[in-house]
Amino acid sequence: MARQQTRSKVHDAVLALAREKRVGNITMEGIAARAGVSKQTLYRTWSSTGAILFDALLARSANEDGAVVVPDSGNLASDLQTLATATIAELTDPTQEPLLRAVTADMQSDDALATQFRELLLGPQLRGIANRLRQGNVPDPDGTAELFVGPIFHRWLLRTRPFESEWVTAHVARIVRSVSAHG
Amino acid sequence: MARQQTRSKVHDAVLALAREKRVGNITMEGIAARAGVSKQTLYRTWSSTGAILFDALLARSANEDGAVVVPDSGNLASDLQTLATATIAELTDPTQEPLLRAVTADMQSDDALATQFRELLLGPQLRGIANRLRQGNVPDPDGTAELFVGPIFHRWLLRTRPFESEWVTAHVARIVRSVSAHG
DNA sequence: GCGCTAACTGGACGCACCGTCTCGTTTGAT
DNA sequence: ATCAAACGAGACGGTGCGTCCAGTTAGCGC
Repeated sequence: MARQQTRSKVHDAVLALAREKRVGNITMEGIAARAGVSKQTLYRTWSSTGAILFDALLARSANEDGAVVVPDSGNLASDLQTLATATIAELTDPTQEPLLRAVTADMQSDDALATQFRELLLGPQLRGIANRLRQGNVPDPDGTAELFVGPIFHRWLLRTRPFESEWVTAHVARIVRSVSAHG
Repeated sequence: MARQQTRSKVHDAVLALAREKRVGNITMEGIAARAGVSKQTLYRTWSSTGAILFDALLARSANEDGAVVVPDSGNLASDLQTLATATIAELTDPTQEPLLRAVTADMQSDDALATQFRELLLGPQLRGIANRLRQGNVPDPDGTAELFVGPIFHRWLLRTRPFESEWVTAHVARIVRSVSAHG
């Protein structure tokens, strides 16, 4: 496989490119030129620009803990509020947002990429939230985790509305209300 | 603008292409050839393949009522169940799914397309659901509509899991429970 | 240190599409 | 019949694709 130094050069290049131009027109040739690497080297390890972007994203969330940690203070409402705010901050972070959008776009037509994204990033996130809920004795933790995360991603992916802070508060309140209602 | 006959030829061509090949490699030149139309004609009316796909999708949902109608039988639970099933059927319909995925993918980097999609398809859908909820005296109809739709799209867009029928039932139950809980 | 293998650079290849342009033709309303 | 708008056909330079080749480093075993 690729040497570590090569990997880093490619990651740096792709992150730099993502910052300065539309992600849509990031190309293999562009990355190769920017990283000072031959196209051959890129194709040896990655099959598409989407794969490179994802790899860069993954390396980033592995090194500096870019991954959102689920808080557990005992207070469910304030923990969910913190979590929602942190998630939204990550989704709208100027350096991450274009990468995440590009990868989710590629996912729509690339099954392998979709599987990786699901298993390495989304799955752990959902399981982390579900575990926090389970620890708080919330019934149906998996379903509730989806209920919590779903509307946030709906807004982000379909770009229906920006994240007003009042909406975030109301959303958290809805989740809390739904779990405290036990018929 | 384009004549109606031209529009139809282009729509037919793009739908045919979407059926037989990966949506990702639908091209302007391919559409032009298939529709028996010059590239000039395409560029005169549409700016990208994404725009053409969206236009075809819109025409489709305008003609034959492909649009999901919000049911109103008086029974909230069964109406939501019907609505969820219909929405999922539309999202996973073999002829629509690739188109929808292609458009949502393009949306991620095309603001104009995102705006159109939001205002012409997603907005009306959300408003329709919210109105049904409002009519049923559900408090916070807008928020609840997002709570209902969010997790469905989350599964579909991020392809976390298929739509098991038990999940749909459970999801509807969660929504119903959340609205009947008034603190 | 020597040598072998895997990873690399640099560049060339044919090909598909891009987006724009020109020119001549058809269409349909007045 | 007239005339402008919409159209078909096809050529243009340009860009990125994915693959191939030949020659060059880098690192690990002995």
